[in-house]
Amino acid sequence: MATTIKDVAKLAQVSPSTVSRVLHDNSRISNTTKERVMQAMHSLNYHPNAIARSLAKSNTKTLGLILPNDELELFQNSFFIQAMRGISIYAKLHGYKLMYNFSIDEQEEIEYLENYIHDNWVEGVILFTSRQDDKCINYLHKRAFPFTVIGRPSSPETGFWVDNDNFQAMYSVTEYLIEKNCSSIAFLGGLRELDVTLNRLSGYKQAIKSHGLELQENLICTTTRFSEEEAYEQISELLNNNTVDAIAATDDILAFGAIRAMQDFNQTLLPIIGFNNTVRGQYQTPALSSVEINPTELGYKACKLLIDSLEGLDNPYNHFIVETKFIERDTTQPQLFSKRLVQV
Amino acid sequence: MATTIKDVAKLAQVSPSTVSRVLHDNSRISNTTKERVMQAMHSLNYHPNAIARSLAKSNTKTLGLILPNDELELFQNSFFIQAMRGISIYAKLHGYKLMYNFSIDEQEEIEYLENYIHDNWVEGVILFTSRQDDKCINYLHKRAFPFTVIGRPSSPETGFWVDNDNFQAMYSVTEYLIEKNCSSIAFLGGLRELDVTLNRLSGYKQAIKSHGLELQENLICTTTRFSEEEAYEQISELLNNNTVDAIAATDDILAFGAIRAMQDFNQTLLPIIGFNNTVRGQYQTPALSSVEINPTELGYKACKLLIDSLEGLDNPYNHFIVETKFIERDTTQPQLFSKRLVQV
DNA sequence: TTGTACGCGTTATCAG
DNA sequence: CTGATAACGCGTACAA
Repeated sequence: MATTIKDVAKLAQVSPSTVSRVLHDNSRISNTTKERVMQAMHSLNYHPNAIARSLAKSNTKTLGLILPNDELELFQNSFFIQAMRGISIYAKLHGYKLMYNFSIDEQEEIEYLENYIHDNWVEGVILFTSRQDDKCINYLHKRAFPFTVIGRPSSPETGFWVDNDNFQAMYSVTEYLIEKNCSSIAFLGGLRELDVTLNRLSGYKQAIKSHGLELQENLICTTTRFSEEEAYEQISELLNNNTVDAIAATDDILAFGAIRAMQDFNQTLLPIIGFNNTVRGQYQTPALSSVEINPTELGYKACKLLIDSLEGLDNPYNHFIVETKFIERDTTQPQLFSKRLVQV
Repeated sequence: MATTIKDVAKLAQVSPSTVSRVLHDNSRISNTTKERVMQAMHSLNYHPNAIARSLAKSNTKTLGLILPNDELELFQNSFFIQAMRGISIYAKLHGYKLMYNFSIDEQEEIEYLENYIHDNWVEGVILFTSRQDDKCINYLHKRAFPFTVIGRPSSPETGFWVDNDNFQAMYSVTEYLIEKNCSSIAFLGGLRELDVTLNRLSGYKQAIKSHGLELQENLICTTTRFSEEEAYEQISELLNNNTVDAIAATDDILAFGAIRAMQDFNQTLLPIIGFNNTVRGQYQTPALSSVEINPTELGYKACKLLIDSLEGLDNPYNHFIVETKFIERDTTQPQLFSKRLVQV
């Protein structure tokens, strides 16, 4: 067995409570005994047992993360591990531990949350995505359990969350294309039940309207899975039935599928922009213009909101908006803007 | 406060120990009281407090993972998150919880390990990489703390580990190139202090020798960082000073740099093979031939070794070898094999 | 079959 | 400034 507070107390010839005091050096203790206790701790290589401490203080200094299990999204995209790293940076700063789980669906996510809450093992939860009418968010709210969401939830005024300004980011990207004289811009989005998709779609629509263009519903497509293949199919069909002169995609992965569709359609590439600034997008040919969303920062800030709240250090807001940055590469080069794919 | 075992006991009119017994349903209890206690647990929505249980049983059912913090490697490569998922699958099967940390260097890794051990918060550790004379492995051995390594350690006979047969995988790949009549095959590896690099290098060397070719030390290059850029530089220099007719790389990322170097050298592409079967390699042009190493399976088996050991269910071996699979794509197509880059 | 009493290692309250 | 003592919630010998 490891050495306990009692062993130290015995060696230093004081009571366990005194040892506990030097451990927290809050109460005023005489320097001599403090010295003696420190000596004892050192010579016994004593380290407090975190479990026992947790039981006594009824706090675990542990946060739980719930990751989606969608292989396509998870493995093509360094978003999650980057966000996890951002979380870990702030957590370390405040001595918090991190646990993780992969969930296969919303049902299993709820189960994980129930366990998290009942076990008393974690003090707060970080969710990596936000859906329309999200069951996890609703559940956590109902249980009044501390949590943060990465992604703008449906009710942004309650609870903690971090996000990019997805509306603005997509607005800007769309505006950029419009200013290059594109007028039939297709929207290519991911799952429609995700808030991120809807927020970006809103930005797209607003940009179209603000610039006096006609909003063409048939140019809006979303996928049911997070899949390059489905993007390929959707864009192939779109190009066959519509006039299109640019594509705004909500994710690089989807953009990759769209690019292949354009190449297969008739060798002609239209301007296209993705999101997430993936490594693959940087290095493929043509290099993909994309919006960097700063996942590490998103994770960091999400963690900050949660921990600060648990520690009683409240932030002025219940959310953080993380900057995005449009990174221009080959797929928005000038020569592409003259082209236009028309129904034949 | 959450409901405790006492509340249940009171409601069911039994003693706390009886409640504890139905919780573990080991001791023989009368069905009537068992029923009554279950009713009480249900109506109070009772869930045992995991912290208290851990303290009493002095086990936490928690494992700690230590991830490297190298952005280049971490974010370009879904290896880590795939392995983490594999780990989580087995952990869930046995009710184990998982914690994670990102370390910036070997020193910080040791610190994390010390905390893990002293805190008594985790029962075992999973390391994601193995170095030559690995300080973490040595430390864990010295402390006799349970752990598994993903990667073949320097002393494979002691401790738990999982790995691909890196020697054999690289041997096969090299042999494949030799059989296509390549005789000046360059080896492009990552950090030389990593066991994975050395194991693959051994396979390369053995294949060269076994086929009666001359081992040219100057065709062996390794990078000091895990970086596409450095691979680009190394291969550029290599091509300038040597005759080369194929490249065997230990990682897709490095292969990407090498491909760019070849393209810049004089538009000529040599056959090249990478490892890890990255998504980018599948979709780039030319699509990269690569060795799939099954990271999810590696994580799963690593976790299995550790948990089985902790639970007293010993495996016949102290390690698992996970299958690899060579996946052939554009960069090993026949037409490439006639070419040869010669010093001018 | 069930209850009592104590321990797990720490913190917190209350005396002194 | 320091030391008993009682929690924290659960598991488990030992009794009954």
